[in-house]
Amino acid sequence: MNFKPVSSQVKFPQLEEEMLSFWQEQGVFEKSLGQRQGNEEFVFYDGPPFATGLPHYGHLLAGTIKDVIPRFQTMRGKYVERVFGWDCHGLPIESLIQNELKLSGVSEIQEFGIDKFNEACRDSVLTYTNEWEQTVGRMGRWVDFKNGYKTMDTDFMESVWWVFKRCWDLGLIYQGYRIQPYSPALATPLSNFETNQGYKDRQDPSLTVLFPFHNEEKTAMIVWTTTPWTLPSNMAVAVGADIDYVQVAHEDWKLWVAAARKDAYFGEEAAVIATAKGSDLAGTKYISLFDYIEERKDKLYQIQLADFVSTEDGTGAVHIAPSFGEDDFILGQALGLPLFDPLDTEGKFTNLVPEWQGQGAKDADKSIIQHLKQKGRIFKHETFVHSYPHCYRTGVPLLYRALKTWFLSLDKELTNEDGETKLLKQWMIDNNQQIRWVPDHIKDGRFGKWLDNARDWNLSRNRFWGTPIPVWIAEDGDMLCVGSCEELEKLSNQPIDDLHKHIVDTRIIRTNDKVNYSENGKEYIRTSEVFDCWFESGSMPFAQKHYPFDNEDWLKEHFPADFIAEGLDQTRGWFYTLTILASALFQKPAFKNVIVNGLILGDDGEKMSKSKKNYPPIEGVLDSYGADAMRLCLLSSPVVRGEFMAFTEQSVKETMRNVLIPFWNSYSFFVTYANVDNWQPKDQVQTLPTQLDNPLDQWVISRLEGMVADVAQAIEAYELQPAATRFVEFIEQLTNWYIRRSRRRFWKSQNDTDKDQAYATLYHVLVTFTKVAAPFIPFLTDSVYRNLRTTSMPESVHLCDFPTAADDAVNIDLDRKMDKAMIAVSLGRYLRSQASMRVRQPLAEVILVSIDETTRQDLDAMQDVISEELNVKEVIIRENESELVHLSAKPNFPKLGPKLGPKMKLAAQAIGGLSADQIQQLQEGNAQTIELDGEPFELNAEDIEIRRAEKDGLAVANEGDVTVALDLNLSEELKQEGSARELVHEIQDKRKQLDFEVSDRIEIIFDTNLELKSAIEKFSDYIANETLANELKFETLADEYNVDNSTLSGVLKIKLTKIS
RNA sequence: GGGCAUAUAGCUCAGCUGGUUAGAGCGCAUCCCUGAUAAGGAUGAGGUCCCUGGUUCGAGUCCAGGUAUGCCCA
Repeated sequence: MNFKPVSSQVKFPQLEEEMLSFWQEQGVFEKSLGQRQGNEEFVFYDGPPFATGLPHYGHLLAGTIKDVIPRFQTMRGKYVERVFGWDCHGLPIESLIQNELKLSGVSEIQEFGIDKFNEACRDSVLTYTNEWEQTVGRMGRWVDFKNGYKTMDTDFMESVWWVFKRCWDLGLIYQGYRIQPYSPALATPLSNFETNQGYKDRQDPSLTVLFPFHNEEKTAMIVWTTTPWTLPSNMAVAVGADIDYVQVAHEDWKLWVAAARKDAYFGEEAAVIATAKGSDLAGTKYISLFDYIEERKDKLYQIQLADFVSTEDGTGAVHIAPSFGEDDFILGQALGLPLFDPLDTEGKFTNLVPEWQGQGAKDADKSIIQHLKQKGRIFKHETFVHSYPHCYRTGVPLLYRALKTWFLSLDKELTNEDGETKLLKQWMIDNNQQIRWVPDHIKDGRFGKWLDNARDWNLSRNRFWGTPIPVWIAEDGDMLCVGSCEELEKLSNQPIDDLHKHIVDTRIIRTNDKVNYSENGKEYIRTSEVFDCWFESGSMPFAQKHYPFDNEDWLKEHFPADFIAEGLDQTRGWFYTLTILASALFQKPAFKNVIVNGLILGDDGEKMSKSKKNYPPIEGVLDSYGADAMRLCLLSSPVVRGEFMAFTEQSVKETMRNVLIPFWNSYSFFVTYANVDNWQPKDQVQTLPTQLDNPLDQWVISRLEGMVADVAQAIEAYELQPAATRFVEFIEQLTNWYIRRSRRRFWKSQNDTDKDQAYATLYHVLVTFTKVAAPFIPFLTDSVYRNLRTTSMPESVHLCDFPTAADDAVNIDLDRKMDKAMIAVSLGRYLRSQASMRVRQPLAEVILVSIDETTRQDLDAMQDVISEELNVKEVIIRENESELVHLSAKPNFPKLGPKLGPKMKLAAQAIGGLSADQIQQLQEGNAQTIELDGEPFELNAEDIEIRRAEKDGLAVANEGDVTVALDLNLSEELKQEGSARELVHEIQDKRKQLDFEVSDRIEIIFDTNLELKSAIEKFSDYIANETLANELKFETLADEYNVDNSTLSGVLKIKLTKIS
């Protein structure tokens, strides 16, 4: 026995568990790394997931992609380090802890104690890591968890500080304002995520206000607002340059409004006195509502142009308060308007607006409206209901206001080591061009466009659990940026081993600047914000190795990465932040190749949702079908090139049935017979057979090598779907043609050269397939490989080299011949089924007709295959097809189209009308002339395509240039042979029922009529040979041995006895 | 509202630089096979290639406009 016997029944999940133990015990992953140590490296960066929840399908998908490419590159001889990373900081974990501790917002956290809060985050952020390791491991992903990084490690955070300080030194960091949603109740800005949670309908004032012009009596612009509390901060009114405005008489006023909005405000009948474009009105000064603002008075209270003005609602003129709206802010910046924010941290008016001092902004609305009414400045006062964000904790309406934050500027010039200077943004855009994106449209599409419109990065968050921004600020505004623990220790005179906010904030830096501060020097206090945690992820290439504090040389060889993979949603996340920081620090892209996977949806094409139960649980799928099936299912889907995928359990099952089971069946077939024949590979290392005489063997090897080449090429191009689906095609060819056609060669009793070559071929095919498919389905392939390998081969398929396609084994000629044979066989089978002629009944002859000489030669070469498959005694090949089929012609459009152009239609008609004789003439190389629009045109054979239709009343079938006719006449001898075959079938069936081994010898006793008896006697050798019978006897048998087979006439009883 | 993508058989997907009978697998129906059996083979039914226009001798494929869905941004 050479190979461990395998059952055709296989439990993949169980097999996978066994492989997991084997890998674990033998340290196969470590060995796969170890044996490539010192080789050229393939650099992979792992994007860190949040561990605040359990892994879902999206993670499994990304994880699988992150496994396949490194496995492939390892088999290609590269050293591929893969370490896992954990994203520990950020709002998801803070929200979780806030919920647990029932803390509402910033002030309650501060009361509770930032130290206790942060420690609570630290304690629970790694809650699910064990589950993650378990699931990632179960999926067969090889990744180093032990040496992984966490973004909350002091080493990691120190590197983040270093990255920031580099940016600082490059002059990229500045403080500025950005409009942010702000909760007055919590006295803090909210994140987008929090803001989106709090949308609900509310009733707000809908106020239309008069802005009277200075230069014209009783003339005013009307302006609509829903936030009266921002009116004290009004600085301008914006109109659209190309929008049409009209003036309408109203009471004793002449009022300007957008033409499109006139009817809504004044009715259709109101007369238009004057018209103007927005651009005509620009610069007009108006009388302000209030007089609180002292700065830049020269710039205030004018009509300005802005492109965001619309006429969909309101008046077509927009009230501008730069402190309280995104558009307002940007316009204000552009015009050089000041900021005027008269609200305190709780959103109450300060003494800048004495009338409403102490009142909350929204609370003051009514009183402000009242005040303006008295001044005669209200045109219309209504209320309306709209969806508006509220504080997700306290339910109070949010305010949008300009708040000071830290920015990273994209607008600074940077010079690379070659002396090239560009703006940072330009570096990012150019570096993006060096990246291979899969799918490629992301480069210039989604990501490219995002870069084109990128704005300065708002780095800071007013939160607690994150890396603190390492800037210390003195009372006079002087700033110090700290780039390392050591630096902070020196400056603060205190040791430090944890860089979290609650520790770092206690470090106060004192300098002895006697010039400015004669007594005690200056005191620097850390700015309160922490980093947007994307800054940490983006720093990962450096921070994962504590660069530059450790591993200073490491980076030279490991930046940029050769490969990363993440989901489509990371375009604005990791892909972006990696690109910014790599461009800022090194003016290079952070990665050279990236696979972007799409979103996995539920079976109904909707988002996966626990409540809808539109997806199967992960463990369930793994337990029923296994990780290989899941991996291959995901990899075969367009989801690996950024498209979405509706995930169904059915699709996993299908993958298993299309690839895994047929492959396993081939393997178990091989092992069964190889053990019967005691076959073993001739060569301990080289599996490719040197001499193959049977065209089937040559053919399957040709197809194998073709597949190897295709798969390798696809993976190298990072196109995993074509690679994964390529297996299906090959497995189909292997099982449904090669093995089916070769089965007899394995089970025949003579041990001849042909049999040996069949074994050698199938052995090579199986071993090679395990290697090619190993990165995709690592479990099954290793299990098969380990049974098939010789002791001189590596102990695991994952320690093997990826096969190099033996190009000279690809035999296009043979591929074509076999294709022709397959067509002939398929047509012959069709004819048999039309005539209800079962395949076991031998026929005298099949006639194959083709006018094409090459095709005839091809068919001739494949005679044996065809006659066996169709069960015919003789294959006759003929040239003259006209007696079997009608010939007609149609134009070869690709050929004629460019030549004829508009005359194509006429030509099509003329060619359609060619006679069979003319077509025949063309075939024989005689050009035919047709008339097009009165002009002659010479047609050649290649200008037409021939169509064939079977003539009625004949057992004839046609496809392309192959026509097949079957002789359905049965001689007595053929009938007898048919009966013999039928008997063999019955005996084989019985053998199986009796549970005989495939190699057991038997004795057969028949009890039957004369007719069958003579058939049995005539074909006794054949029957004995096929069924491994030593003896055929005729005796009277009891009824229990009755055989019921309608195709065999007469009484028949058969008894089988095993000969021991 | 903007950007990007997707839309082909009941389902999952192919379809190369435009070439005239649009393919595969699964499912379904009928039949066959049973020494690969959670298999296998044959045949069949099943299509407005999302819609509308355009370019072209010719459009599933190119262009414009729209619809639906998803993601990102506002």
